[in-house]
Amino acid sequence: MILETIEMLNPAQREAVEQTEGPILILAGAGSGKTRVLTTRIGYLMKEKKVKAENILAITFTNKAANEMRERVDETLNDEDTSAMWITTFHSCCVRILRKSINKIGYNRSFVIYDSSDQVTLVKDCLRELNYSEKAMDPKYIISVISNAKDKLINPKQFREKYKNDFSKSKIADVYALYQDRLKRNSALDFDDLISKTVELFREHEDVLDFYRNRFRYIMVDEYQDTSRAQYELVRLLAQGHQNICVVGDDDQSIYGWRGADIRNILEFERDYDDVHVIKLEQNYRSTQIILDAANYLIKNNIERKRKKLWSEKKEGELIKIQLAETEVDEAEFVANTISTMVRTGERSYKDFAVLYRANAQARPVEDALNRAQIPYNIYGGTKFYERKEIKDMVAYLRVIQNPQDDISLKRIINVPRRGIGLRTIEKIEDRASLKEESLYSVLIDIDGNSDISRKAKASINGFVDIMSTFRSLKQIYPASKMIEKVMDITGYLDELEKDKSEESQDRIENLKEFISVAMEFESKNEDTSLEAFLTNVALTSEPNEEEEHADRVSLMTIHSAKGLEFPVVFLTGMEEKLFPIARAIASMQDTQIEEERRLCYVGITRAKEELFMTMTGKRTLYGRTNHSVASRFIEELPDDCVERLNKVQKEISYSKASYNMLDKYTKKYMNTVNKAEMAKKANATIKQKTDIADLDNIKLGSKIHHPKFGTGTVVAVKGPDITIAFDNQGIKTINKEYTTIDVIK
DNA sequence: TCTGGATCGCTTTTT
DNA sequence: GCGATCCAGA
Repeated sequence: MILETIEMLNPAQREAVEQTEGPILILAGAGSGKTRVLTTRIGYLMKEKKVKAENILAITFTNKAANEMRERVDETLNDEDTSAMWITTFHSCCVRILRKSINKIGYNRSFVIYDSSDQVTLVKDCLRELNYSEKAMDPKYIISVISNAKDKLINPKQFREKYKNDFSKSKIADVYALYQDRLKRNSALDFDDLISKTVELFREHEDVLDFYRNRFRYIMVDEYQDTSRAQYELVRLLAQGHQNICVVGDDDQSIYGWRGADIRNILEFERDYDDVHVIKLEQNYRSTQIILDAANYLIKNNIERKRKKLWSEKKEGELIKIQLAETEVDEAEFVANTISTMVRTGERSYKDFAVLYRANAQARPVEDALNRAQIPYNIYGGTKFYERKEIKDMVAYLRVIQNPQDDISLKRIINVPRRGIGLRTIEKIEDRASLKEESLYSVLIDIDGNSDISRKAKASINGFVDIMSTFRSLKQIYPASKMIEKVMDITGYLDELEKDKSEESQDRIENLKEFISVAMEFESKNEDTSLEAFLTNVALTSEPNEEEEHADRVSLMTIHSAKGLEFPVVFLTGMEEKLFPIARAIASMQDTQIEEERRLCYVGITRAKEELFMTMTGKRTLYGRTNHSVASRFIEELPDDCVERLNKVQKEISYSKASYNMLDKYTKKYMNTVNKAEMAKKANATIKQKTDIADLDNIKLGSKIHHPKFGTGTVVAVKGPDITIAFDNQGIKTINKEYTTIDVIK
């Protein structure tokens, strides 16, 4: 069975499956069948190499990917028990490890997990405690700095040391230290902690690390280009020793740099491990050759990448169609009309189409047009189930029941529904708690001994403590679903919603019912049905169950969320400078940011199997302002023979200058904050990095060359088919000789 | 404690 | 253009 499956693979895929020992880097281009390779590899390990399920660890980024992989592994290994195999996300993997041993680094094993809004609340509390004003220090910014530090495994102490000469960063260091302290006191971890605390645990307790090293003899990491430094280190620690580490990724699809993904992890894998096998999966099973040509041609404009060239056995296919519309309304109408026509003629059904955009704000006019044309659609993004107020309230109750030390959750629900415990009272409780270095809940328990709180407030507090302790004893006998019901009932939360006949309240009741059934489903599917397990599941999930995937509807989503998906027909909308690439990336004047935008465009293009439309407007109203549009540089970067311009899309050649002049006040202001020194450093780093020199044909180091687009320049590095050239006027670029004709100047 | 008007700010998002 | 958030005042 498994050998037959392997027979069907192409040589590169096959090598990736059969090379089971030692470090392997699989560079898997878009649509090259990497999930298939990974699942077959796991099957091969078990069937042919007789590796036990429990010795295999497969890590993904999303629950969706993990579930999908588990399903497909079970399909491949229909008669084997794979339950001991860990196929999980980074975060679940770490939670599992931490729940077992985090007490060794001084945390409570029944910690709760804080999401981003809990982080905001906690940082605001910290700011207040430090007497720093929220105005001067934006909590969201502080969180991003802290999160960044954690991704790089920089703890508060190291952070303070690192920025001791930087005034504003020193202030953030204070917040970071307090924040971390408060998390610990609340028995809480944030998402970043899940990773960094696991690394800390491994570093400080060799016995724990040894245990897992021994257990996970074969490690596979999917979407390796999205790993952060902390995740990288985690994997490195586990793989050290046996070195059976297989990472799969595509540097060209790295689009999460802004949330800590460090592209160096993939670019430097070969340096970090010894005797790395590099396997490139370049055969694409998804798209037509035209689409792949366009994608290849576009992405070669990026300097920092591993060379790959996708090819397909599929025929050439349809040209990429570019449409210029007058406004975003016309653009949306064009999309709707095209879909309508193709469905009417029976060529396509609705589910064959995806409308992709750079920013969620672009969805509105598309929705309107689809509604007018009565086209069914699904829109992805927007408020998540677990972010809804009523759900967060319930979760907060459950958390406090589970872990009374959780001050953040306690404050959320202490007066919800209203029970006469106002801000003043809470402040007094907080003061007392911080004085005694105790949790809020322990102050509440003996509130009677507190002199400066009114009798009325004390009565309310005692009432609250009473119901909470009732819940805590009910927890012993009831599963989570029943607990939610009890909380809704006993606290009067449901009553209050039912009294209010507004549509909003009715929706909330519906959502709470949904939440109960989510809990029931969880209980029927899992062995561990404890409240703690349920809360962990909730924290690590954004949507409870993805249904309706097979409905015949058009999909609307950002390009980011389309990653990993494919559609017969794709519309890439808003192909305009300042929208795509987004204004901030242009304004930053940093190549890395434009390159990430370009990769995003690459991801968008490679979602299409058969037909690709790109649309842009002449003028666009966004965020209440109307601006003239300039064609995206990414349109200009496509090869002419892959493209058909449906109407007169003007060829804007001087896009960079034009768009710079058109930058609005907001962008220019942002631009001023860009650190010039950093840019210079970046330029130097690029030169230094390319020192691997090979003498190839007549182009060598120091050669003067002429490029049709970028003019004259000097070769500063040669690596395989790539040559890096310092152009006289266009800066440094790496170019693949296979794509461009370059003249050598004597 | 609640309210309504002013003000802000605005890319992407999973865990 | 629009929603979230803030803050003054009842």
